[in-house]
Amino acid sequence: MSTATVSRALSAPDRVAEATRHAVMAAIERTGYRVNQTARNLRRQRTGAIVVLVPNIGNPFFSRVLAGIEAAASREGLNVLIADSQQAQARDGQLRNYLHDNRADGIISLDGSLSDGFFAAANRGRPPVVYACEWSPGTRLPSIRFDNEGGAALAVRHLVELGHRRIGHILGPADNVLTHARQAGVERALDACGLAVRRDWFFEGDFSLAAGARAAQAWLGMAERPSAVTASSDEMACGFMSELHRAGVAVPRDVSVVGFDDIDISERFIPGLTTIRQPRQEIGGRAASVLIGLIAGGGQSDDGAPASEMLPATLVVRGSTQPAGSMELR
Amino acid sequence: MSTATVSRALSAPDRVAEATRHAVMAAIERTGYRVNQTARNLRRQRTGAIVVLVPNIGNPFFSRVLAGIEAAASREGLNVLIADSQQAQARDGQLRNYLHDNRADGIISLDGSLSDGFFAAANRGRPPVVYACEWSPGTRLPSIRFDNEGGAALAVRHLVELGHRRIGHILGPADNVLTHARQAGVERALDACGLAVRRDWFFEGDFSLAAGARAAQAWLGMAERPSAVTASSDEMACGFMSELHRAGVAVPRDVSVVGFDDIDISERFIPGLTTIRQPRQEIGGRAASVLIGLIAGGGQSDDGAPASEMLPATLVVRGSTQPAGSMELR
DNA sequence: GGGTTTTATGCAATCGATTACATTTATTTT
DNA sequence: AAAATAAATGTAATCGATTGCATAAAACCC
Repeated sequence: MSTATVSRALSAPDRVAEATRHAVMAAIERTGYRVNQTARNLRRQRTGAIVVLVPNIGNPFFSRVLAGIEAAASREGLNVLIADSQQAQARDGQLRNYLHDNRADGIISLDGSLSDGFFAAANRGRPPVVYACEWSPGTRLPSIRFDNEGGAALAVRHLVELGHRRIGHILGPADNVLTHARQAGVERALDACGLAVRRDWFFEGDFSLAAGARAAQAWLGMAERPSAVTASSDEMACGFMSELHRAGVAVPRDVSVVGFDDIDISERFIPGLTTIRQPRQEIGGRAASVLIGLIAGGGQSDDGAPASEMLPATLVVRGSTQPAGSMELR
Repeated sequence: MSTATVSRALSAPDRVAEATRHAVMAAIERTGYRVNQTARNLRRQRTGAIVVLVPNIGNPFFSRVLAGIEAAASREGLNVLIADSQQAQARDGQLRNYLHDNRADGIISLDGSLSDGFFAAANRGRPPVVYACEWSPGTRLPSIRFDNEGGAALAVRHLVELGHRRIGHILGPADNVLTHARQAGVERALDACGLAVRRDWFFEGDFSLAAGARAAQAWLGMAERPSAVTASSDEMACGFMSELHRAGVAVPRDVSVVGFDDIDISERFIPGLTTIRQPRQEIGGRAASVLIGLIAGGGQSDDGAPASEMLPATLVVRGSTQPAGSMELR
């Protein structure tokens, strides 16, 4: 029996006689044969893998997104390769190694600081690239986004409805696209509610617990304090509340706090954190699905338009927000 | 110029004349040539990748371990493939696909429920396997472990030194090797301190926040309550404290709590969580290093003994523990 | 039963690199 | 300068599967 027949018995069972097929299967069973993926991939001109560029693998925010990607990819028999985009970029051009189409059949970038142009330089559309969570401003590549602006606006409106009129915001890292979107949402909502945008109530941050704690210190040092604060991430919101607690300031009695993301701990923080829920696993899953479509479709998005999606924001109300004190209500 | 010369210019620069080498490099620069990894791997009989079997990718505990693995692996030019061992196992034999040596040059299992025998059946020592964090009881494969028993004992001794004599423990999942090690550590330390091991003070759990909350409910319902509780994970400790807070019970005033892991939030929880620090990134890094050694060494551990390691436990004291009340001190 | 169509199998090229061996070219030695 | 040695390059086989084309075998038709 020739190797060709074996190959067909495996990848096109109906192009082979039933008896032969059974013989092949029996032999495979007996010898423990497994197809050599490397050889198959070489011949088929694909790699059977997608690479996920993660700004920082250690950041637990991404693990849920990754789980969604992995689930969708493995359903299609695709391997998931992870690469730390910040680290790889630091080590001279190591990141470029991942972008070429002999490494992966597709790329999901969770890192918005990697631009369109960066990918284009390395790959001219092959392999296809999809952004998830983050994206590069003005990109023409498909992206799966969360409604960051709408989410931030929801947070502000919730506080306004509780009677708050002095509302602050803890920003994410300055160069991050999510930071800008969420800040824009906050400003738009403040504006829509007829409240002034007070620059001194925008605290610098970087999504981390420590940044939230620093914002708390800034808040404590203020003569005129916001009565409510929205944070651009749950981690910062928790860091903020934690540091305030150490200073004897109680949330929500003395200040209301809204987070962003709805990470696992938020429900169980003390107090429970009111926040904007981001379906991280779903974002990952959708990104993988879109990418798989692009891979199958030869990289052309069938209708010309990139298959981008925006997932809606929802507010989860917990214990960290309460109606503004009488001073606010005037 | 032949392809052989090009190949040598790249992988053995000193076997080629300097002029030719420069010509090759120039041509590469000009044409944007990249070696086809698939072809190289086929010829070299390797894959250039290691696979990490993660029980649950969405669990943020593992993301740090993964970061350590990725850093060490990418330093060696190895790709990191992630696979969800629970999911892959659920979908019939899909997990076996990852174990063969035409998929990966090595395997790191973070899943102790995958046994020696399971790996042996699929691979007869090729590719090499290393356990990290978890391991299979009685395994002869190398493993990078944390001193779970010692850590749990540290936690208990800390409480005893504070004067606690009624000490409970929230268990991890029943079939988990870490659960057993930590439980053994608790029992050993109680014993060494002359305290009785009270089975009714061992709460069932599964490492999750929700399990901690359930343990809190159980604690609340007890006639005779432990004055201090050690949890087999920080998540459970946080869930425990959170649920107690909702019931109006204060930590550490009414009960002291010690966690296990030192995840990011522990420092900033309210109160800060006293816990056993586990250097997750380092565990991952060491596991990758050991695995890389095995890959290079042809799978033979040079001295016969598997290159296992155990990392020492350290106690981090924060606000969730305080001296026992006078009732305890008698 | 002979011719025609359909189905099943084999042959051999191919994917893109690596490498043992052969050959050519350069360098050293006497 | 010829011989001996060393260095550089080329030739061609190889890794293990896939697949276009050719051929053989079976099924069908009148």
